[in-house]
Amino acid sequence: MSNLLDQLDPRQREAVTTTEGPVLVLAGAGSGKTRVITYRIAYLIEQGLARPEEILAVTFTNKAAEELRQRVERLLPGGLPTAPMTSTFHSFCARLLRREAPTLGWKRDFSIYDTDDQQRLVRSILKEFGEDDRAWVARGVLERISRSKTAGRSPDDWQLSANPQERRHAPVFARYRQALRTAQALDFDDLLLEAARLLSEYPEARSRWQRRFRYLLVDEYQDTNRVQYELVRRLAPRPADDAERPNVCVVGDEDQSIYAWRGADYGNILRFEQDFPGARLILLEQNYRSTQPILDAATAVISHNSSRKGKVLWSERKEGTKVRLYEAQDAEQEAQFVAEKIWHYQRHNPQQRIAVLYRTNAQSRLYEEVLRRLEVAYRVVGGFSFYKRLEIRHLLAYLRVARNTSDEQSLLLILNVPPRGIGAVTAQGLRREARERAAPLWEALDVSPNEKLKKFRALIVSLQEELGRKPLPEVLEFALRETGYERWLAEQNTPEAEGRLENLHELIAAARESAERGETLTEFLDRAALVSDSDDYDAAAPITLMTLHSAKGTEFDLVFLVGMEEGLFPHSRSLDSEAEIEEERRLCYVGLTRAKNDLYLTRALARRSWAGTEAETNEPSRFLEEIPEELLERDTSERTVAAAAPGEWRYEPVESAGSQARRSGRASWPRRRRSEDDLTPRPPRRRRDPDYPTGCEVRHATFGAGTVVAVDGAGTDKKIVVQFTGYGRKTLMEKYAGLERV
DNA sequence: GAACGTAGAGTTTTT
DNA sequence: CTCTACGTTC
Repeated sequence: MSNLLDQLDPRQREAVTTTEGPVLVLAGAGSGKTRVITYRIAYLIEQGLARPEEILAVTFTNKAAEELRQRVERLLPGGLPTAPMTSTFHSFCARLLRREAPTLGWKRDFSIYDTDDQQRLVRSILKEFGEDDRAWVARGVLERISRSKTAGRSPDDWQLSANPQERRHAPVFARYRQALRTAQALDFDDLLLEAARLLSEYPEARSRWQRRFRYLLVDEYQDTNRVQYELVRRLAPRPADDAERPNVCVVGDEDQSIYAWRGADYGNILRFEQDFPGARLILLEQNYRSTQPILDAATAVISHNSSRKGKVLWSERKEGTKVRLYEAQDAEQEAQFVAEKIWHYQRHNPQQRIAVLYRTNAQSRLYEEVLRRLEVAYRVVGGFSFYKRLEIRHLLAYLRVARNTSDEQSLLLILNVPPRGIGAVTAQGLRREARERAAPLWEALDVSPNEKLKKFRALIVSLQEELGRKPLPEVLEFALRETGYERWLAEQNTPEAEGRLENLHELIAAARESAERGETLTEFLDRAALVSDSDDYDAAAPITLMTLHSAKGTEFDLVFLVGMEEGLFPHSRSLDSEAEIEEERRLCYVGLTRAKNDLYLTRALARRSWAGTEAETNEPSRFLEEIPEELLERDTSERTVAAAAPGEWRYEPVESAGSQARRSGRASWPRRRRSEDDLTPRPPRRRRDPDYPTGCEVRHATFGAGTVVAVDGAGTDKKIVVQFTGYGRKTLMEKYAGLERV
């Protein structure tokens, strides 16, 4: 071990060996943060300061947690006698609550509701209250609920709120909380909140958990929210001889804080030294990942942000190619360019790991199409995860109901899947019955004279019995068979149904692995509920497609950062405030600093939002303009593209970067001169908004002439209500309607 | 009640 | 374009 310490630079070594008291490690991108965390844990064990299970390390994803454990194990000559507790905040809280639930008044078998469950629930509540129950309304309500919960605000606060939306939806919020209680279900926020409540309201539980750990480590501390901060405070292990200086080490980088939108507060990291007096501050500023040109570009961009502690990263890798820029006519050409580059790079050096990073998941499709055409194998991270597939949710819902019969969302999800003659009318009747008896749905099932409902209940009971006597994979097979799901899919005889069946068998295989690791049903279901999109990142995959958010914590030899356009990145929904733009900028910084050797930035002049509508002339992302010209080099391959006949052009790689530089000169778009301190957000360019005052006459391509009745919203979301002659009243999105004033 | 059709509406990031 | 909601038919 001591010779392993030699592999660390002085700062890193300090971060590893400063074991006692609070430590704040501000770790710049690529500065060996993961290394510090793994070595620190190994060091604590090796020095006999703690047994592995006395160390709690909180990471951002389950994958990172698992990897951390493995890396520590590899560092120690004899391996690990026991496992350190490495997990995400959410998984840790779930585990804690499985033990402590009764203390807090929950069943030990509580369900965990993910975003999808929450959304279904909120929509049904909105419907019940006769409110607009469209998906995006529900999403908005949930966002506010989540923020309110972490901020400690209640439905009563909503009632008195200045925000009319909150006042209107206060009963929805109240009903939502009540519904979770009856269902014995906790959402993601509740996992954190209830764990925090346990640690604050039950001193004996707190000291039990505090004594359990001797050292606490938190990675990505800049992305913790208020409740997670509370948890850190409450869990921080306090040594008997120095209770004022708990052994808590947090690691993070304020420049990589990208989750403020979901309640994270990077003020947590900026305030750490006040929150934990006597904290040791360690700065890791040497970057071991990227070449200096890449680092310079990233530094140039991030320096436009105001609220930072201001680390200055440097690299010993002075040599390196400039950051390349490619401007395509449209999004298809952009994707084609990237795909062909990848093809060439990969042929030249198959060992290279390459990433395509984008702002929104929807962007992945084009890249997938082109890469598939070129027969390049790639991996997409996130997007639509395995556990979000409907068939998977269905089968898991059977298990969830069997384990927790109060779980009404899961029960309603499978009540008539596969179809067993329990339609909307019957389901509605069941719910009314339950409400009138003030009984849970499960009990209403029992007393119902409806044979179909009774049969359904018996099916669940038989599942419960199976769970009592058979291993998990066999129970899943039983469920798949006895519910009729398997037959139902088989009878459909379509490729889709076949795929679904395959997925279900994959789930059973996962259950088998889980069982082999000795996990219980609950552990299996919890993991299914808490997997994150980033969890399917595979560091060994040669080519990866993912969002910038998922890319945090990764690195690649070659990175393509695509869609560098105003309105897409920074995203149009993030232009309202300087704070949002700064977060987009940090996201850009994260993207740039993923690259080790080569970095391409691309943008498209035209991009369709969805088929059929005309494309816009996109302005380059402001982040491109923030990179000094001398660091950029324009890729000229599009000349080849432009010269070839449309539809049959081929991209010819340019041999040397030097020749490119000579030919390309400076970037081509007109650079608007802006002074350094001019931070006013520039809106993305848009067609000039014509005004549609109520009463004015308009013309629509399909509906013909009409009169404007009302206008709702503003900007890109502006909706216009028009009374058409012959077609009645229609609500149209202004940006797509193509209305004409007459 | 279920299967199938058509019309209408709408894309940020995710533990 | 693609997903959902709702109407029509059996």
